[in-house]
Amino acid sequence: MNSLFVRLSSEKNFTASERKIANFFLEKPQLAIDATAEKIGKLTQTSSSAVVRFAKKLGYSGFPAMKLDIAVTTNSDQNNRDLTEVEANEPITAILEKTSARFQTIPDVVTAQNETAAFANATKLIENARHIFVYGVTSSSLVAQDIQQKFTRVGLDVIYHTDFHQMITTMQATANSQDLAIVISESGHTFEALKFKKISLDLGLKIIVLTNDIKSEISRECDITLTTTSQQFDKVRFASTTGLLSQLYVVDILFYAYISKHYQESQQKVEETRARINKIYDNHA
Amino acid sequence: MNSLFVRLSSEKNFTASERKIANFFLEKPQLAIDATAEKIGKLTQTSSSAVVRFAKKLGYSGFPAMKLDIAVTTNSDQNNRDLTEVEANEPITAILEKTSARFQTIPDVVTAQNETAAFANATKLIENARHIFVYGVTSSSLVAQDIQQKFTRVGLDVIYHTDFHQMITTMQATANSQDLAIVISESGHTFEALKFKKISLDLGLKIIVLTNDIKSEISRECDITLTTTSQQFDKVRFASTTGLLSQLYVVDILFYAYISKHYQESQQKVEETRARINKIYDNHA
DNA sequence: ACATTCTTTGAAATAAAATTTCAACAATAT
DNA sequence: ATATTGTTGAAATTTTATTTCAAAGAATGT
Repeated sequence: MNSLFVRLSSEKNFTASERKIANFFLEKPQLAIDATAEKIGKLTQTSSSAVVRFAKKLGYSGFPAMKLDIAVTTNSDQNNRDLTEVEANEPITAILEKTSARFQTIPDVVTAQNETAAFANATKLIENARHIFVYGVTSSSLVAQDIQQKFTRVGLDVIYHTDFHQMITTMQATANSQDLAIVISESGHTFEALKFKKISLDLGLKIIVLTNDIKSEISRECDITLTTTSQQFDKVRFASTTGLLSQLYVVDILFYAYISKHYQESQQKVEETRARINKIYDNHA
Repeated sequence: MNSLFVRLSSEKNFTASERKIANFFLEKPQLAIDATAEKIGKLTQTSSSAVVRFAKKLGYSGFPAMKLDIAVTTNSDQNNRDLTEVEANEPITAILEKTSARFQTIPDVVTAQNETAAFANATKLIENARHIFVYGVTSSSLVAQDIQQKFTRVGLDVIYHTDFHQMITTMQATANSQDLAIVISESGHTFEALKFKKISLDLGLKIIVLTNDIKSEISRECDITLTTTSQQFDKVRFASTTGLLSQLYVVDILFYAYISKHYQESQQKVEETRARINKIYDNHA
């Protein structure tokens, strides 16, 4: 709490009307912010003069200055946002606000749920891997593809196939203990994800798991588990969109962490591939 | 919500005097906080009227309300975050902070760059479409898949093929003017995206475009353009991750907007498909 | 090219809010 | 009891915000 509110509640040298006004600010700061001095005078059974005098007594240049300070103090907590799920027939503005609030919570939740070291360790596994096999279904398939796209672009050897049989076949034929598997499963009990993990274990690969539930079967016997959406969001009635986004957020972290440690090479690779793409299409645009 | 400053810097529909005032707020927010409308009018070579009009245009009840918001935003830590790109050899804590900061800016940027009505109109096109054809390559392909997964799950008829030839073939054979095309292209000049749009135009489909650059060729002759990452982020040396995430954010908005208008049916469809999936795998887990 | 309509703009007028003044009243000291 | 000092809100004043409006400029149609 900021010094203003401390003063308001503990100051003893207030007159009767000053006390009334102080209490009003303490109890209804939100209301005070968009009220005029006169309105506050009425609401506190005092007067606009009393309100202005009070602001000056506290050392402000005037009443508006005090209001500004109250606004800053009470609103500095961004946490008063509406994190409820979208309901039926909401106006588009409400949709925007709710979706934004949910989206912006993701990094905080992810950071809160994982040890910082887990990201550093995962990055080590990535940079030491000969090949990286990555797999997930439905929305987790998008995450797998994102991993493939990003890390391939900076020169790593990332293998992903939509077709599960092909994925398994490729692994069985080419993977060994120098390789890394990244399993993505929101629920933690997707059939294919569990099988993929089992094969990775059998073949002796290092394993990173991305899942919502750290206690789920998928995390067992794995090297690193990175958890994504928090439990509180699991009850959503619809396709959880925070799940996908928080997984992609984790991928971003790993990607930037890798890039930061391999800056020059990564940048060069990206430029080379970009140039190649541009060249191919130059005659057809 | 620190969207104010993002809006001030990225909004393109400002008139000359509005731009002057916006710049003043961006450059000297601290000074603006204890200046009157008239003083700001003088300092920006405009007038008090212009300042008040500007505040109202941004949606505030008046100039004092805007000043209040500026004070709150300026003094919150949310605004003092480091939005620079990740550099070589940064500690993992810095990576986390930068990635988080970047991620949390996305909704503000997207909101600032698009009219609210555009989302509402796009939603209308989606709900009125017989079929929805969606296409994008590389990271935009992930967005296309996300659209397909989400909207298919609530019962809409969404067509996407990775293989461009197959995509085109399917469209040519089955699409007509009752259908909708959603084109995703960060750059706005991807070869396949442009061709996809051309075919959609030829066949008389409605068209929604998701792109970074509203002025790019891809937006021309389309019904709705939704812009994603702002220009200021385009200079990243590596695979832009904000591009993908902000596109997915836009998809989220459209999805929730659709769901909100079709609440019962959507919920039912989601439950039905979830039950079906569970049933299939029950014996194999 | 020209007329017409729509926008943008700041000066001036008006409204609203903040601040000061001041007389009434209350508490305290003498 | 009575001067002294402090507190108070109504009313007057000042400051600030807001609206109105006419002029200038841009965009659009003919």
